[in-house]
Amino acid sequence: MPYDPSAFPPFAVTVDLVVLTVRNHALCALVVRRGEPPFQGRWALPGGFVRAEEDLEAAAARELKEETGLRSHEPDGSDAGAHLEQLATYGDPQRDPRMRVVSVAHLVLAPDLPAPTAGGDARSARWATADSLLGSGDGMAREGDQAVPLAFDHDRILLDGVERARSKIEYSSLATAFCPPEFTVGELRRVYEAVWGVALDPRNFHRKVTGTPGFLVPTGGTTTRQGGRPAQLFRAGGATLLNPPMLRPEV
Amino acid sequence: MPYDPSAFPPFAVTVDLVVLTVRNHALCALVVRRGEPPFQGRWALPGGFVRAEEDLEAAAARELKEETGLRSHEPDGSDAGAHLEQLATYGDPQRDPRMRVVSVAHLVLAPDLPAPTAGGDARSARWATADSLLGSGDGMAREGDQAVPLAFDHDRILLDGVERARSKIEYSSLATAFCPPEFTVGELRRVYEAVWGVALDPRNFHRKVTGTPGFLVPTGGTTTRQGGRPAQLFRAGGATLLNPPMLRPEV
DNA sequence: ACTGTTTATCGTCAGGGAGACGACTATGAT
DNA sequence: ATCATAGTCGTCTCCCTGACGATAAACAGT
Repeated sequence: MPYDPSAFPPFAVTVDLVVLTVRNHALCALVVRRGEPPFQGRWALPGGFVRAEEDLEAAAARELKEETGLRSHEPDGSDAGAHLEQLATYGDPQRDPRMRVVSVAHLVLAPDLPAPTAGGDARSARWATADSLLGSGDGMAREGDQAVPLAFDHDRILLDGVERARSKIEYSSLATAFCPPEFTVGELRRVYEAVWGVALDPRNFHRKVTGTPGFLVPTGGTTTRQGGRPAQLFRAGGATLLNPPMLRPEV
Repeated sequence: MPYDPSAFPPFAVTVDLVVLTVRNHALCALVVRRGEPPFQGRWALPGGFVRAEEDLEAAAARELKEETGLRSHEPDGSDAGAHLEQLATYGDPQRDPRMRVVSVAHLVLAPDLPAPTAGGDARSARWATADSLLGSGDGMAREGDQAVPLAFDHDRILLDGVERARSKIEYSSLATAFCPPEFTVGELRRVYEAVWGVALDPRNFHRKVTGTPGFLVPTGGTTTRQGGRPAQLFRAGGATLLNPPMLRPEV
């Protein structure tokens, strides 16, 4: 079946964003309220059409900036900005009732932001805990502030994004993407604890991260912003892969 | 930027397949020769348009069957058939000189096949070693039977697929997808050795795979098809994740 | 100033897994 | 019979991890 540019089914291509951060010791995702049908009034992942001459990653970065004001930092070394990577593509013929839409979902990991919707457009946007959006993962009905599923297949996309984040911080230094440019070992540990939903031993965690070459580089400064004894400040080192990986406690 | 079904850029959506197998102790990929421009006469990954009412995975499974006669086995438990999973999506505006094409690449892992093009259509198709297609990965010019890059951005797609396979057999039982339904520990070890391009200690490998619960289940039979002492035959167990993972030797 | 609380950081110890190899077994080929 | 080829079982050591004690340095309250 060779390419035939004169006869192909018409598709719309969009990008959807799973924007994750850690707030109040909980993994949170950015959701926006839909202003028009279908799914009017329901919460959904931010996203939009890919433009005619726009790369997929560029479209994701543009939507991210439009919705949150966040800059994504390309892997060219610039530090400020959020981590952005392609997640997966969703193309069920029925996923949008109006037309055939293929959505290339992207995953964004960002440090905690002061303003939930800084730089966003007119639509209401907010952070919601992943647990509340995903119904706590135990099949129970959702509780609290979020009672209904997300629009379209965004529940599935969010779940895939959360799973990707949970597994990827095991073997990469990606957890630092949730931290400010300078952070303490304890702050990094709280990121792991929030994303995995478990408690980690502070002493073993400290040994592990400071003993992995290239993971953390000390900046020389200290901080007491978490209370207690002053803690050393670190920046993310050059290493992207963690070998051996950080082990996620079972059950 | 809410959905606007009345005004969206027109896209074509295709699926491309990275079909990998292990032949002669080497990782091989399926390539087909293009019969028409652009890139006429060049080798490319198999693939084609997604139909108007067709799911992405269904399109990948259909193309796979058209090109190789292989059935992909859905995760519904049926055993025969190749493993199929979504790989990534490629949408550079310039990746196809004729029009805007977004391609959802899929990764297929198959046991060694008797006929390279069984069930394929009229186009010529063949297996080529990943090394020859990717230029040995050391920046050297390609040698042997394959001297030119693949069409479009298929070099990049193939590289991503090979990387996915190499990393995924570390922490999953996916290497069994390269094996026939019944296989020996030594055959499984040769899969790892071919995919990773390293030599593994037979004794430690044997201890590792037979000691991981749920990875292998003995069928009771034995075989001498590899020569030497008869080896126990196994089937893939129910476990999909390997914990702890199989460690890839460094360097 | 003293005490309790909180967080950070260093140390110790036991158990498990992996790498390095030795040894033995069971086939087919010469 | 002998050799070559694979497969399988053991052993030993090292390193990493989990469990957990102990110390250090800040702040809050009295």
